[in-house]
Amino acid sequence: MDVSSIISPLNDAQRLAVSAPMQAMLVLAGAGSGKTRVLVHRIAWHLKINHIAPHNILAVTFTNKAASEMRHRVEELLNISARSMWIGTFHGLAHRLLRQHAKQAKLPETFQVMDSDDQLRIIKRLLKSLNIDDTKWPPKQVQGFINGQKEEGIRARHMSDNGDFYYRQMWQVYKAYEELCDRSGLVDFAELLLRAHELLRDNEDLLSFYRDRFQQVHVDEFQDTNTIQYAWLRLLTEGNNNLFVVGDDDQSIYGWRGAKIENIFNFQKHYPDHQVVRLEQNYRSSGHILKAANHLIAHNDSRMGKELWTDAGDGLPLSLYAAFNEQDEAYFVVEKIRQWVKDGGLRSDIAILYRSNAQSRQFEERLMTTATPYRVYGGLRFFERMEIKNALAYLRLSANPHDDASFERIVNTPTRGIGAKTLDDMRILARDNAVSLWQASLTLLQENRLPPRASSALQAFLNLINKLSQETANHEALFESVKYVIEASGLIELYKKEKQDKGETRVENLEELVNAAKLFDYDSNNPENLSELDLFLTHAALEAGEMQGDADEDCVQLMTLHSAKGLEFKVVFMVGVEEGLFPSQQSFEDPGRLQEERRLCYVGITRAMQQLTISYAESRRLYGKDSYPRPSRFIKEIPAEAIQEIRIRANVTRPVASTPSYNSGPASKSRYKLGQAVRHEKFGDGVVLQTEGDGEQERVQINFRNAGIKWLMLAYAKLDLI
DNA sequence: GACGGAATCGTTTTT
DNA sequence: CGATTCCGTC
Repeated sequence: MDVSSIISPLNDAQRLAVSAPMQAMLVLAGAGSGKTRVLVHRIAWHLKINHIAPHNILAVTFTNKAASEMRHRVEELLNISARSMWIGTFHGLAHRLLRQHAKQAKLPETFQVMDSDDQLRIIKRLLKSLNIDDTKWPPKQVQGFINGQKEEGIRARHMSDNGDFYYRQMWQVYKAYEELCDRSGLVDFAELLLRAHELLRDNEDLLSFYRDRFQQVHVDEFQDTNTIQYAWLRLLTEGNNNLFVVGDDDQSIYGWRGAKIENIFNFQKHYPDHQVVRLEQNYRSSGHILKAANHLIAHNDSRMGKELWTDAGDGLPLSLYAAFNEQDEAYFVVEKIRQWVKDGGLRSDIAILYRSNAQSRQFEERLMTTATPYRVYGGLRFFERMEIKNALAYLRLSANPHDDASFERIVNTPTRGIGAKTLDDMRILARDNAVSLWQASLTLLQENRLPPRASSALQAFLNLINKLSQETANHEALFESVKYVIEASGLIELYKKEKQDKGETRVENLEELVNAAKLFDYDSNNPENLSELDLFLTHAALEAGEMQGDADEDCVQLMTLHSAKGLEFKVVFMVGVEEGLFPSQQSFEDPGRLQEERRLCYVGITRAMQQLTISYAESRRLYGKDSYPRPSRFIKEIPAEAIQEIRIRANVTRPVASTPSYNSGPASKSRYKLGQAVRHEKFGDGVVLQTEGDGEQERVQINFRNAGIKWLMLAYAKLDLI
């Protein structure tokens, strides 16, 4: 094959990173600088130039999407199959290790992965059984505590009694939680990472096997790694100096969930023989946008330092719109969108980015009334829906009856006469004897300790699960089992009688689950040798599926700034850029968090390719009361010469009603539309604020960047659209 | 166990 | 303000 295709499409910095000698590498990849390309080409380089076999390559990402993109791009570039390469998410790879070495990891062969929802349920129930007041000990907080400890590599047995009541109580729950998970054969997300780390740490032969095997280790989005993830990477690469990480400290926005930006700095200490490469040439955004981004982020300290540049020219300046209130803001944004579409633009090239999900509503309403198709990111994913989780719980219980989380979930769903009293009896027995709920139920039935009605109901439930268990064991096709479950469990019936749309979609989703099982391509040669059912259940836990992915209709994209990371759009609206919202109120006290907000703003700015509009409202109704926020400090941190202000109400003070009082409605047929950038012979560049009159009498008000706000008669003024 | 009224509480999200 | 959850009643 032609080796030059690996190197020739790269710029100098990318080439430097890709062709560097085999050593520890830190690639600081700015937004839009081609970081995935560097990773893909670096892998290709190893395969073709350094003659490393595919199965000696490890590449780690955070999301399944990133992992599959990387795999596909390697395959495409080299026209090979990347199957034997270990490319996956931290969790996916950890899971794989644990399956292959379940025994050494001290896990049952059939352990199952639970998602955060399952985990929370387990914790709630645990608090109850320990008689802990869950108003004083909110389950969410307990969950955060446990995951936090695990992320730091701390087991309950490592913790000591430091006298703090809060800490001690949490410790007790953590301990009980560990026991419950072990008993049920359940592993949460943080546990996957922690246990994979312990597996390698405590098994010398395994560790040296994998150290030899993974000759080159690659990591994407390194700034998002947490303590245990980095520790795991270090274990694997210690002494080999073969860790290649790509990241951007300026895009670290997940500190609040355990990501340690310090890992980038520590990397430099831990791998003294490393090389740093900066990717600063940006292929995404215009010059004005990059200028804004660079200036903004320069207000942060303790950066690795980086400045984005482009040779593509300045492009349009940013627009800044000061809205009266949140409705006006939505009105303005949607008008601009309609203009873009009217001028032949695609809706899917447009994104509205906001700090918090609640902000989407105003925009949705406005988009709805103007019949503009849109898509909101961030809802529940397929495998997270209640009805799907219920159906999966039946399958999980049939695979492993000691799975207490699943047992709890469906023992009385749909209701089958197993009430609170029976459940309590089971829970107490299970707790006191340290057995699963399934085992406890068997005991209760055998010893005849239940009233007849409850007894027969419980027996019927156990029979159902047993029947299901047989079905799946009989090598019937997976989808047959799923079909059987949703019928025999009564779930279909339950949702059929649920009122209106809700129930209907639930039934449809259940049918879709059967379909998903049918389409699931089971590889019986899977390295872990899992049954089709186990593999499917793991798939469901580790890959919750796309957001409501239907309709590839041309849609405006609405999402939070966080979920926009990694994406790009020709036209971006960054809305609600106000003190208290963005940066959020909660970040005010802590400079560290404030800097993370700034990085989030940096991420937002760098999503835009051609046009970036920033808006804020001078009045916003929040939590039922009016607030009058000041524009975000971030706006002042963007150089004025890169921003064009669109100030509609040059001579209007306060709005009387919520209805916008300016003249920019659909009635205006003028080609001088609100926000249109224009150039005047004498006054220079400016932007249209409003228009009035027709034909000979048509006047436009323009805010010139240098000459200020002017009214011009179109019949006389020499204006060009730009 | 289903329904409805009251109380509560408000970032960001992937695995 | 509005979504979610909790609690009490039938």
